[in-house]
Amino acid sequence: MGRNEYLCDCNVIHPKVVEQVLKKMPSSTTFEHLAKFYKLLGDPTRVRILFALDQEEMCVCDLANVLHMTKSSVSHQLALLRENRIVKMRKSGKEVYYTLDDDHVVKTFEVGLLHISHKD
Amino acid sequence: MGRNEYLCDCNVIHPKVVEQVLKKMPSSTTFEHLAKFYKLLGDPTRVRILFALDQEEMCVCDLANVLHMTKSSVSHQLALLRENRIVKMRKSGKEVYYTLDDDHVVKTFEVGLLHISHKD
DNA sequence: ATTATAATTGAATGTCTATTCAACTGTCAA
DNA sequence: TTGACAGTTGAATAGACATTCAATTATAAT
Repeated sequence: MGRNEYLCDCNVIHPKVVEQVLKKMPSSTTFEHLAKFYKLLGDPTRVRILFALDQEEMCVCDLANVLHMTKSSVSHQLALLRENRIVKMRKSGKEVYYTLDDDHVVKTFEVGLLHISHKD
Repeated sequence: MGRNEYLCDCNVIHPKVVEQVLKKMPSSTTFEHLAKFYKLLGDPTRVRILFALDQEEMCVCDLANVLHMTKSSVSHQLALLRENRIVKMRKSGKEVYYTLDDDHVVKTFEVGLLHISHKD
């Protein structure tokens, strides 16, 4: 979409607040990248894949067995994670082995797990 | 969906790896909660809202102006964040003021911003 | 060569979801 | 009480997306 000055249907109530916050806001593309990163973690299957890969390097069949899912389904998700440089692959014979390619995933996990544990 | 033992269409290749990883895997519901948390952060509008609220407490109109969006659209997203205890609200006269209700959001932001800055 | 297995891929499908639109509630001011 | 404004809400729509299915590639073994 991109910004559209005419989309907003109401007036500013606290001009100073709006001005100050606008000054600090990063660019739209920054937020899009950020949201894309979180969205990649925002699926049960992908989170489980990443958690598993954080334990050990694994091939697709083993991953599928751990997750109780089809190879195809797992492979689709791995492709998505690969395209976004969150996992990387290594071929060996018939198998393809995956590992985490992003240090931040583990750190994000820690915070995320902390978050959900603090829920009644 | 829930787990289905018969969904997997391939054999285990490294039994020890699968066994070890399965041992460490948290429950399905844990992963669902985790994914839900990340999914909430996985939208450009919501990330911008949360970033703005991390700067200052804001009412809906001001937020809409900062984001260049309609009140309705912002309100819908705020409701979602409210239901999931990520923001909280305070009424004052005609206005409703929102603030962050989750310490982990800020920490998650730090990691996320670090992640996207490490991209070529 | 042929068969079997590991993995990927594209299309199709059904579900989820962000925004829009219109109607509505609640509060303040005249 | 009437009008204006802040905000919410439900339904509708259009786009995104996770899984399935079928076909395909690539490697290894017989």
